[in-house]
Amino acid sequence: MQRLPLYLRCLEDLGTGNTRISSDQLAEMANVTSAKVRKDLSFLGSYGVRGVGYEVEHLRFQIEGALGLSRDWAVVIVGVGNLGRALANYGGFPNRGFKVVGLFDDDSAKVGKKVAGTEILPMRRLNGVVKSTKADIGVITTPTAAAQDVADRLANAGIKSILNFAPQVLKVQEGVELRRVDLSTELQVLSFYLHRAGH
Amino acid sequence: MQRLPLYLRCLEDLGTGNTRISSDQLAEMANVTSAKVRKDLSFLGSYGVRGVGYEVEHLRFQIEGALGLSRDWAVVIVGVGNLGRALANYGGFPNRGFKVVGLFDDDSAKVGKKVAGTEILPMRRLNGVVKSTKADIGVITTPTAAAQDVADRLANAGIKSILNFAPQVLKVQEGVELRRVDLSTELQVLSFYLHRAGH
DNA sequence: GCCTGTGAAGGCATTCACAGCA
DNA sequence: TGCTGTGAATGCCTTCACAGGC
Repeated sequence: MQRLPLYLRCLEDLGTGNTRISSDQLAEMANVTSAKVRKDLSFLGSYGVRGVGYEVEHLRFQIEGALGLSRDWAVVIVGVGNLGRALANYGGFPNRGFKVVGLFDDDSAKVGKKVAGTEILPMRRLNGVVKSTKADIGVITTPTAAAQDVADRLANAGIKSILNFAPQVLKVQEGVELRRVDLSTELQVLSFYLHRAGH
Repeated sequence: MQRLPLYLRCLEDLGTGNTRISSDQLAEMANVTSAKVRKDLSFLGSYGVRGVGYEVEHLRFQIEGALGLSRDWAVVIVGVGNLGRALANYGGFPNRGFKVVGLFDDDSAKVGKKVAGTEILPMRRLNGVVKSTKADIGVITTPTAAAQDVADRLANAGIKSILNFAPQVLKVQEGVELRRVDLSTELQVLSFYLHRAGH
């Protein structure tokens, strides 16, 4: 399942040139094996045609459906530092079904300013905005020390999915989906391979 | 192995209070099972004491050794947008063995400016800086369109590890380790779970 | 008694290989 | 002939359970 977004990106990169694609071609683009592609796609149902391949548009539609991208998701971002700004400005979100409906930061120098057309609000407005916009996903881009408190507040406001960029392992109540992106971790994994390769 | 950085972070968060830790405690902190912790740590050698637990400092030292963090790694960042700035300013790097030795961007409005004490250089300087600093890791935070070209240039300059934040699947020659962090992918995975949970 | 280290069992993901259909 | 769909085989990771030391 983790690979469906990858396939989706490859299909998007394909442009309007090709109307069909084989598992071999898609595997080559995604840097995986063709057997993997076929197994993965067969979970969505049998949309390929033997001897021919997959219809690009139809496949995109099916993957988007499986990922729940056929509707829009409302996203709030907490912490408007460089990383928060990068996410708010990220062009990839709007046309992939993610809409930033709230930006929050308790730095009074930031409150009231706009980023990517959205006004930065103080944290006390979080609960209200989450409820009125029915926000689905919360993104944490605060400093480490604030992250757990923010996670609690998001959960209390009714958010069911949290993406955490702060370098801190968070606890959330059951029923709240939590993902973590840790920049240090990524570099440490690279370090491991470099080390192992003898560099 | 992917979990070693996680354990390391937990140990760091522990502060100076505890000198020993059990697999149960560490599992609780890291949100994994204690059997996993023990299996993972036993790969490093048998550093635990039955009936007691693991010595925190010693364990940190061993994990750092396994991850290759006992030396410093030199990092260059290409693309100084919000994300590039966020990484350059990221406080977690210096004290974890990662040193930013170069910032590159071809935007003439940025070249010559400093971020976190490092001057932004034009792309034509990349090759020279990578070689003179013996840089190990390249981070790509450019727009999508430039990413593949940057990856090629990094590889040609001798970089053996690339961390790619651009939403683009890259091709690199064999022997170059490539990791990818895709913000859209992360949100799409959350979308999948929300969708599946019936939201 | 407590907690690690680790065989054994179980489950999940990947790969193989080929039947089946256009 | 070409490429998908899929059982079967393989390998890997996780979990269980407990023997072994402190």
